[in-house]
Amino acid sequence: MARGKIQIKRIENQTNRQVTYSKRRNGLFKKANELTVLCDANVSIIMISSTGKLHEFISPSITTKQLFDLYQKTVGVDLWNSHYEKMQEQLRKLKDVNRNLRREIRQRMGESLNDLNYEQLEELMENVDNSLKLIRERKYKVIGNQIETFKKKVRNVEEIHRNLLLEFDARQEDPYGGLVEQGGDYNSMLGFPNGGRILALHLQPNNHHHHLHSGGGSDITTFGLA
Amino acid sequence: MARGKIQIKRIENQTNRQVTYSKRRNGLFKKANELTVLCDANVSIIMISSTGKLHEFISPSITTKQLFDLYQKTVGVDLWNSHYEKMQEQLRKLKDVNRNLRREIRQRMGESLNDLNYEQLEELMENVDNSLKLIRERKYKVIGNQIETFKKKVRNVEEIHRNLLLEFDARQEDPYGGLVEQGGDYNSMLGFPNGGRILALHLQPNNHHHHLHSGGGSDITTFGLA
DNA sequence: AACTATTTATAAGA
DNA sequence: TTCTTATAAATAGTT
Repeated sequence: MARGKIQIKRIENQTNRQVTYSKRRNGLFKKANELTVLCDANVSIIMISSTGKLHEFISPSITTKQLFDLYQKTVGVDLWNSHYEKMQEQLRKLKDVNRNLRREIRQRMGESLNDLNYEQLEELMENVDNSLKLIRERKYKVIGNQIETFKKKVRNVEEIHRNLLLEFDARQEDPYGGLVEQGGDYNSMLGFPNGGRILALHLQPNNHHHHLHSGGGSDITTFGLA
Repeated sequence: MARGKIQIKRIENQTNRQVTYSKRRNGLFKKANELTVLCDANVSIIMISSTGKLHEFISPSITTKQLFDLYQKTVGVDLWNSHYEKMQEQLRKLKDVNRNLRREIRQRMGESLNDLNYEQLEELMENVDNSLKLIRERKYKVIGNQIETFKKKVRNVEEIHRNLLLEFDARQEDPYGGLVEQGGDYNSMLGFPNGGRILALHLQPNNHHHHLHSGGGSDITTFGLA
């Protein structure tokens, strides 16, 4: 439009293109502003340059959101609504699933049984009964494992004890050979959680006739091992 | 810009204003289009005139929604997002709750017990045991109710039977007095679902020594009542 | 970023 | 609305 007419087609020179973008953007925004004032209109311009930069013009008397809302209402169509409605549908479904899960749990807890007929009750009972067996099995397995671990630890502590005795014998000639630090706390060597209060165990491992009693009286099943 | 300079301020003459709006709108859109082509940019213009009419320009290579989405992403802020994000948050929470509910059910079914310690297993077991008792109780109550209902129906059918006999006696003189239609199907009078296959009941109600056997052999517990 | 020759937009009128 | 046209404004190419 000056110093020569140009063809309206993509400017290949990158620098040139950017300069023109900047100039014309200003021109456009200026025009938009004039239009806003002269004609009492609301205008929103959003531009994204080829380099991804975003520029915006919005008439001072309105916000972008307001204008977008108006746009939506006027054009009538979704835009985001499709997304939005999908989410709402998803939400509804999840709530439904949730409700059913809760009901299932309640029924498994023996509540809300009124709407179950005899067959359903029978099935539920069998199911819960089976579950109970599985849980009990698992419990026994866990306790078994704990006992195993415990036995190992006891064996370990015996080993340590034996070694200490041997070392003690070996150093009878040199009584101040740095043995004090080794006379530690057996409990911490055993690695008991809560200071050894897991279970009240009465153990008689191997044939050493050690008696180990755990601390504060546990209210949990007591096991005796021969 | 021609035939005299104008001040950039609201045009008071309504007609004039509309004309200018129309002219300048075209000018703006033309410029926007040129910018789109020359600079390989994306432009969206939305305008609402003082009379409420809406006009839109959008670069051909993009949709309004796409550009709005980009705008949102770039500007980063709310717009609709406040709503949108709340929903997303809600969705996330629901999914979480859901996952936990499923886990609870699985554990109540005796699965996924690996991450439970002994105390938790103990608690779960007691809980499931209690539930089992509740369900069993309910089952017995339901079966009791069914038996009660059944007894009542039997008494009812006896009553009907007695009445039929009485009526029969009363009409001995007139044997064709429309009695045929009444000699119906006892089962349907009893109102058995599935043709009387609820339960295999051996009833000896009162002292009439009737024997009622239900149809096709049920595979459910058999009750005998004295 | 500034300059300016030239093109383009457009105000006013028809 | 569209056309015309004198003139204001925008801007391409240059510095």
